[in-house]
Parts: sequence; C-alpha cells; structure tokens
Amino acid sequence: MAKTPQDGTANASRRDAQGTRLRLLDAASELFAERGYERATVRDIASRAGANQALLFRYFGSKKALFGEVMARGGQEQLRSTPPERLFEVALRGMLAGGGGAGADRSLEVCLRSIGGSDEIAEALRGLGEEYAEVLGTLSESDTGSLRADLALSWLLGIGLMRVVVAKEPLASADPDTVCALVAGALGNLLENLPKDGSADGGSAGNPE
Amino acid sequence: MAKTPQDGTANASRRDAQGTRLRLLDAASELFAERGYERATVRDIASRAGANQALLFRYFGSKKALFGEVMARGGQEQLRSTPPERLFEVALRGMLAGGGGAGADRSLEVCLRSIGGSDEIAEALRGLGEEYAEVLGTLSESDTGSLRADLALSWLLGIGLMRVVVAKEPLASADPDTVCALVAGALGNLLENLPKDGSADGGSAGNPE
DNA sequence: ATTATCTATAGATCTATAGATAATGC
DNA sequence: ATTATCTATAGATCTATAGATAATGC
Repeated sequence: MAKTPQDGTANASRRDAQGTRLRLLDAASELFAERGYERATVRDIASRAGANQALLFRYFGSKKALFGEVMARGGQEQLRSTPPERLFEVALRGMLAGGGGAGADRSLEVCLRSIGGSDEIAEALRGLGEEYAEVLGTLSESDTGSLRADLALSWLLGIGLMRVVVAKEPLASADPDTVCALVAGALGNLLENLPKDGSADGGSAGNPE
Repeated sequence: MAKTPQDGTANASRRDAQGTRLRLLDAASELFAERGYERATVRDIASRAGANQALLFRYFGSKKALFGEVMARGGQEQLRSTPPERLFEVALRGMLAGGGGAGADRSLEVCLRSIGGSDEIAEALRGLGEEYAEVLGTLSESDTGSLRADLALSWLLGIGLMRVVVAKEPLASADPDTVCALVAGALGNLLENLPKDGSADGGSAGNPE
C-alpha cells in the first residue's frame, strides 16, 4: 500500500505534475521498447513510473497519444545529428547495442516489437522509415536510389528483428564490429555510387576501427 | 449427391467435421497472414470458414494450438523441396509475391505480422529461422558461415517487413526482378565462399542490370 | 443413437472516466 | 482554493466452456 519513495533514478517529489509526466514518458519508452505497444499496458507503464494509472490519461489523453509522444521525442535526433554517409552505421550500431544506453534512440526497436499491433503502428513505422530512407537515398545517384535505400533500411530492421526481438543465434550474441563489417561490405555496392567503371570500391562504408 | 467434400475449395456440406476442420485451418492461415496472430480473432476465423466459433475449440483445443497447426502445415515444404543455393531467392520471391498463390507458403509473413504478440510467437519464428539459417549456412564455408546465414535471413525478413507489412514505397511496388537482382548482387559477397584470394566475384549471384 | 453444430455466457483483460481525497499555494 | 493523485467502476473486447439443438446413420 505505502509506496516506497526510492530515489535511484528520478522519483519525483510527491506533487509534481511535470515530473510525473516525464516519468510516465520515460517508463512508456522503456516498456514499449521491451514489449511493444500492445503488451505494455497502461497499468504497467504507470506502475514503473511510480504513478497512478489514471494520471496517464490525465496527462496524455490516451494510450495512443502517449505512444505518439514517445515516438516523436526520440527518433529525430539521431536522424538530424548524423551525416548521411554515417547514418546507416550509426543506426545499425544503435540497434546492435540494444537497450544499452540511457538516452539511446529505441524508436526502431519500439516499432519492431509493435508491428501488427494496429494500423497506426505500421503507419508510424512507415513514417519513420521514410525519413531514414530519404536520407539514405541521397547516397545513391542511380535511378533506383530510393529503392536501394529501402533495401538498406530493410536490412537494418531485419537485423534488429532477428537479433533483438527473435534472439536468433549466433546473430543475437555476435560481436557488433563483426556484424557491422559484414553488412557494410555487402552494402557497399548497393548504397554508394555504383562502380560502373569497374574501379575498386570507393570504400567510405568500411569502418577502420 | 456424394457426400465426399474433396471438391477443392468447396463450401462443405452441412455436416462434415473433417471438412469444417480443414476450412478452419485454411481460414486461420489466411487471417493470421493478413492480420497476425493477435488481431485475427477466433470469431473472425470461424466466420471466414463459415463455421461456428465453438467448433474451433472443439477441433483444435485453443487458439494457440490452431496457430501451431497452421505453422506446422506450411513452412517445411519450401525448405525441403528447394536446393540450398536457390533457397534464398525462392523464399525472397515468395515474400515479394505476397499472398498471391493459393498454396503459397505464408509462414514467414505470418511470423512478421505476429511478432510481439507473445513469446511463443517469437519462439516459433526463431524455430523457423533456425531451419532456414541452417540450410543457408551450408553455402558459406568461413567460420562466420552461420552468422552470414543469419544476416541473409535478416535481410529477407526485413524486406518482407517493409514491403508487405509496412508497405513502404517505393519498395512495396517495386518489381520483384529488380529487387531480387539488387539483393542477390549485394549478397553474393556475403553468402558465397569468400574471395579471399582477391579474385573477382565468382559471379553466380550477380545480375547485370 | 451419435455427433456436428449452435446458443448463451462465464471469466479474464484492458482502456478510459467520474468523482473522491489530500497536498500545496495564497 | 487549486489541483495532483487515488479509488472504483463502466464498457468494450476476446478466449473458452457448458449445455441445447438438429442432422445424420443404423
């Protein structure tokens, strides 16, 4: 009954609407990433935030609106702060790192676990995918540039799906550097300007560690 | 008239337990592929099969058991009837074709739409993935062979995810041959025996545009 | 008589809301 | 007095079951 005011991360003082709102948002980010939209119930989220479940509706209106805020909050930063030619690798490494860092962008992971939940979720993923693909598409000058970008993004998501959601071995435990090197090598031909002249790979995709 | 319901996609006669069971199984295959496990309700399935919802439980015991039968029925055929070096392309083309053919193997599609629904679903996909990856792994002799196979499978699923589930353009409407050619070209280096000697690509996968 | 099929409903969730309670500011 | 928080519950699903009904075989 009596809730323990454990400190640790950020357990706000007893009456702090803004703080409670933020804790709900953080808890939702975590639980959506861990379980997906459907399986993360509003009671789970409120419980992890140390808040009453009714407050979630008071502050966000509905579960879907909360999901929208979660998706809007992250997601864009990585996209804007990363130069196009590094975007794929940064996103891939973020995915390979899993829910490691605190401020990590788990938008893609959230999407992966929420697929099939509802049409709105698929739309959210389509929207996010469009932003990524648009940036990646600038890397390839051919007429199939945007298709190539879609294929690269597909690979990124597929890897996340098998590693993070499905936990398929040996991929799930594979060294991020190894995975990155294999993928970058294969993607080189696909994303960069095509080596139609037969010259060797330009090589900007490889990452010299 | 005869009471034998062997009549193709027949709408069985009024009392035919085996026929009803089969129609339930077919309807479940379709609806799981269309909406995923969670969103395909037992009432939807029974309705499409033209059967009463209670019969689903009489013949299969539970919704999960029905899902298990659906997954067990398809899935394996494609895997066994396709030579390893063609498996990736066949599976990719099956995915690109979508729910086209009547007897098409939609197991992968079902999995994609059901992810996140429950842990059992993720396990089912892991199991199916292991079978595919095991076959694909025989194509690469290097010590990272099974990892390469996982990465290839990841791409396959990622493409299915973006094209079929998310409907991201231009991938969703792209010509299957074009997609196949792009993917095969990039995957050539990954799956085939590695050209460690620096020689040109063996070339069995590359498809000149 | 057997059994395929149907009706009705229990029971378990889950989102969302209305109204009560209690901690703060003035 | 204001408003952050809590209690209690409505209302909507959905899976699953018990028992009634009706079409077939003998």
